[in-house]
Amino acid sequence: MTVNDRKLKILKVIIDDFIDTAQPVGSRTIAKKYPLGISSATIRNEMADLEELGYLIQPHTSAGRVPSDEGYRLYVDELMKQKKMGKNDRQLIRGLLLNKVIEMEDVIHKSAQLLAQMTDLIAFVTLPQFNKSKLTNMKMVKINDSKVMLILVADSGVVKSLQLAFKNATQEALDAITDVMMHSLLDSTIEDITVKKIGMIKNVLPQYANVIDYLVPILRDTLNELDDIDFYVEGLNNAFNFPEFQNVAELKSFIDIVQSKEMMMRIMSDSSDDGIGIRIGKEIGEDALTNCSIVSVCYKVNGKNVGRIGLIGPSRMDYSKVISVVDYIRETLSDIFAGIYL
Amino acid sequence: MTVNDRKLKILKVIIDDFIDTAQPVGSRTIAKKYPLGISSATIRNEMADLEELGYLIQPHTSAGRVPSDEGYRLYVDELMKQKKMGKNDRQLIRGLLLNKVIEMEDVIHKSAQLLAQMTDLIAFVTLPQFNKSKLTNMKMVKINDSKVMLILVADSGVVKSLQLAFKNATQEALDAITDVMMHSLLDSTIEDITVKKIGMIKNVLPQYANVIDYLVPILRDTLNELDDIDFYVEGLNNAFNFPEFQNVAELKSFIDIVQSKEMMMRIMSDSSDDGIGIRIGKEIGEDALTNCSIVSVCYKVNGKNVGRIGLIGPSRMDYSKVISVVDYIRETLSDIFAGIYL
DNA sequence: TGTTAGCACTCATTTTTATCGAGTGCTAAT
DNA sequence: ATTAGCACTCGATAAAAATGAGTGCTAACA
Repeated sequence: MTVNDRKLKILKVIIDDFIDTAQPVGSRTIAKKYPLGISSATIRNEMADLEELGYLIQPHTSAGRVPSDEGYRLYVDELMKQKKMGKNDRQLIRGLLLNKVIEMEDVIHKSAQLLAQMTDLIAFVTLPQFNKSKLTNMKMVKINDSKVMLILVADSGVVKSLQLAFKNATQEALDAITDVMMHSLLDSTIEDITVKKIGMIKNVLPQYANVIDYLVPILRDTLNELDDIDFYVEGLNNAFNFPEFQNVAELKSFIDIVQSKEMMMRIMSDSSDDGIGIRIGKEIGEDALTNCSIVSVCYKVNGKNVGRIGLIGPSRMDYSKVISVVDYIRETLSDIFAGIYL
Repeated sequence: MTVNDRKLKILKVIIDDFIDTAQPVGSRTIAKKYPLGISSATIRNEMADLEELGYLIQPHTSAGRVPSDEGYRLYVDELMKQKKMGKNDRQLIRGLLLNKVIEMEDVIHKSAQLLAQMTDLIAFVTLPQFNKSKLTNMKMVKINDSKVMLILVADSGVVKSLQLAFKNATQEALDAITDVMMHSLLDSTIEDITVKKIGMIKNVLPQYANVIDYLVPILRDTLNELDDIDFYVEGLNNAFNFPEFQNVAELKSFIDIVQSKEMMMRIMSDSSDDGIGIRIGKEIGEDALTNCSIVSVCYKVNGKNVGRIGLIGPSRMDYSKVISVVDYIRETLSDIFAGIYL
């Protein structure tokens, strides 16, 4: 059997309708609702074929049809109309993302919020791994008798400020130490800042040996805590409105998974870094998410892929819209992080 | 009719059992499960009386009884056994809260997490309103060509670090400006830092007039953003396990309310500042929360009440445990913020 | 006079049965 | 090849029946 043009037309219409209504689509519905110029009986025959070909599924004998993962895949790859975002929406996004925002984390956070809000799905982001980026600047500022603030600037543009419990420091000592550290650490990645390297400073600044000895373990612990990948989820509340989650238990298990950094990292680990990645149902490779799809994309800072931003929701999502929004966000982030605005 | 001792004993047992099982309690259950030395028939008579007195409610004729808000109130005020926290739990809390944590926000955040985790309820906190506290220190640090980090230290112990988009600044200019600002602003609250006051600095440092002109609007906008009360919710996922939320719609409306800062502020606005505040059902004064209770407490920094931390969940909560945990957290926070550890 | 065994009664919940209707597959006519 | 027509399927909804936990009341008892 062959997938002729008419079959594809029918498949497209079925998926469009199912995305819209969340109800299995029957032959009569199609015949009435869409002017294909063929009768329900003909459509029925074609539908039977489409099912045999694996693109449709019948939940039970007397129900309409529902797209299979393969059906969605064909739809996404070949059938759907590529929407372009409206000018209004584009301006809205740019406006919000460029508005007085100067911290990279904020931009990314806000992007995820926008994604979630515009698609009614759940958005997630990973921030650039601070650890792997190079140190471009560093400051230590005494803020009171017992606290010092450590400021680290990465070449990715991320700035971290951390409080250290550090008594009896003078600003002069901190400045001197920072100065030497910067010289010896510049251009090394943050994870490469070892106790040994910090210890070396003592040779250059013997007069501050005791301060340095005190500082080293504090610094080590603080830097170790940066080890992790930052991962955020936005729009979790949208899950309450998915008709696919009828009862609290299903909802809970979905939300648990989406919130689990480990799980999401594992799922994302084999995503390609280029272009938009779309995973449909089984393709995700996670039993608990067989009815979900993920649309995600890498964003670049200084031309390097450093993080991922995307959406997760029921397989029955408006791919066309979702893809256009995700793509526009990616584009906007690239522009922002290319240094034009930030 | 009078509430004699036996009635109270029975009421206590009923509430204990209901808190435990979440099922209406019948006379036979009590007679079998608790050795009160009276028959189910007698208990039945007493239960009818307790209902007439308003302490119990019968969901329907052929069901057991459930405590009313008044029943819970009596239970909390008079009947329940005041639990003391186990030594293990106490050590766990202290350990976690004192472990290398030096930022006040972190301590409070972690406290809320602990509350949620130990009670399986939902915890909320408000942070000290930064705005209303006095400025004790201030720094501006140039971190690259286009960014300056502003560090503000409040007398509450809270430290805020904010990035400003600020080109062409020299560290010398920043230091000079900060120095003058500190002298003129010290001991005023942060909300009192007006454009006018900052503008005055130009008189003292005419050589930096242009830098100051550039800084003023940026600083104003940044400080305006601090206007809000910080409000956090922890343990939202626990709501999925409350048997009182059978369907997704109920769950959603509860979670929406709990997440709404405005709503929670309104609810908390008339809470007394001293001791543990317990609001049961209708006492909350919010229709959507008639089946919930709130246990909350103010915590002090430097002897002043600056924020609130508490729990919200179904009225059917283990008040004894909840109260002991909340109280111990309050005590621990007081100790920490009294400056002993921080 | 307070307590309790006994029993009829109530009513939410569960189980069973009946009805409905959307949608299908097949056949025969066009 | 297309389509009208029709018997059939089966989930969903509704109605009916069975179940059982729990009550209130009465009468006997200590």
